[in-house]
Amino acid sequence: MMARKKSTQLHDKQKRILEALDEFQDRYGYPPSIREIAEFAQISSTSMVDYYLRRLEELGYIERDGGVSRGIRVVKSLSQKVGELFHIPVVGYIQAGEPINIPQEGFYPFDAETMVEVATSLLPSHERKSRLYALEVKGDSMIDAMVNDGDIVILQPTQVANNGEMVAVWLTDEEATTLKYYYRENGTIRLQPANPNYEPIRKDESVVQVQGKVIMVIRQVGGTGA
Amino acid sequence: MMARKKSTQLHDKQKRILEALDEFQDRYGYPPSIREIAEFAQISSTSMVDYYLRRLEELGYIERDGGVSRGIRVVKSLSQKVGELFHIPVVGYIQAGEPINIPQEGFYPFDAETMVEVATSLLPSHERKSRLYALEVKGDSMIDAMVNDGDIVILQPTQVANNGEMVAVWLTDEEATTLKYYYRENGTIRLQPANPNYEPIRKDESVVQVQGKVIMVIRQVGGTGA
DNA sequence: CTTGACATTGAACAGATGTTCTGCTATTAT
DNA sequence: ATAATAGCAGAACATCTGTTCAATGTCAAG
Repeated sequence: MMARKKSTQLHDKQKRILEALDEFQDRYGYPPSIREIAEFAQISSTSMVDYYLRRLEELGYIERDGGVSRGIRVVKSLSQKVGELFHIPVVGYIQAGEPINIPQEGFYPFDAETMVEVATSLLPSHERKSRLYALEVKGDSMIDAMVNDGDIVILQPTQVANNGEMVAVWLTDEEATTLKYYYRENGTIRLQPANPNYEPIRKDESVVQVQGKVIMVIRQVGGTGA
Repeated sequence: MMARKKSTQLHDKQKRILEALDEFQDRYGYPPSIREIAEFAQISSTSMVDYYLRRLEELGYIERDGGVSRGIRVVKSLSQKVGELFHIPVVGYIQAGEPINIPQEGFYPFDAETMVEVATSLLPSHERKSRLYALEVKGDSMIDAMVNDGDIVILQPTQVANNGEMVAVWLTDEEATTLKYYYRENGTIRLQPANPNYEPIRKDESVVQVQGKVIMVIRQVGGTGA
């Protein structure tokens, strides 16, 4: 029993209203009034705006506080507002001669100074980000992984790695931590440096302990170097 | 000829109003009305709120749009909001054999896909961030700068560099782009690779064109490598 | 004490604003 | 064709809301 297609001008006007809400809020710092929406979205009567606002509220795009001027919140923004930040604790250092030391799994000091803020848009969306942690690289030992002194490495804790993933491993025979690409090849593990000028090393799987998967490397260039 | 200390209840009320503005905006998604501020900040008359709002506007804490309901913007927030993001356009690629090509200075396509989001806390605060741009590294040619294929390099455009800064330079004699630490040494330029296993190169300053200063390098490790 | 600037109150007014109602038009199912 | 429903316009109304004003209180300096 529907009359007109629900997607001719309707969708268009809804979209225009949502854009108006976004843009007005952005420009003035507060939501528009009904009449201002009408002007922005080129809708000629206030009742029409109200009409579509009700619809948008039903669809879950916005929330309204009845009777309150400019009482509109955009819940589901049209322009997917890129801008989520994620705080990752820098829990320590990573260097060749020492195993990775993750203090107090899941409970870190919440200082701003020991946090790295990373935009969620740069993180793999499918991962559960809650347990990520970061390490600061100390020394030149990770140089064959193209990772330098002072770089920040963001890791996802895991004991198992898939082929082709960059992992932080602890080699029990050498008592050393290193960053390498991981390849399991019939019984042995091939650890491939990121820098193609370096040769891969092969280890028996019994001496390779995967500490975590490298998600990202951040290098802040201060101005001192070499 | 001043009467009362300007910092007894005044400061307190101003602070309460600013807090009310912040909290209300946070809770409802739009600024409070005068009367709602009065309630939040425990001020008993609307004229008092207006009185202090004028003062706060003079002091540059807020901006008001006269005659507009809820027409208040908080400019200088009391609680410094940690979590600012900065959008940097990825304007192209950087590779050995081609000069850096910055299209349309200051006017980039505003696609979300060609943007890198970086937390302002990771950027040097003193820089004017407005003109930063990012390039994606193509090929292995930057490997002696510890920069790999696929890495994102964030640059600040400049023609002059200081000693010790990592810069992107165009070498006119070789027709090549490269990333190196920059040192001016009595007439010649020493370009020092970030990787200490590589040797520095020396060039006459006439063939070295500084394209930009490297601010940050971001490597997103997808899972494929080597 | 007097003065003057700041602080405060309460009320009133004008305009902004959300809401509703009536009526009209266009489109589509039957 | 005809009815039903969605889309639309304009006006009217009640209330929300910013603004102003007159009166009073408070406090410190002269």
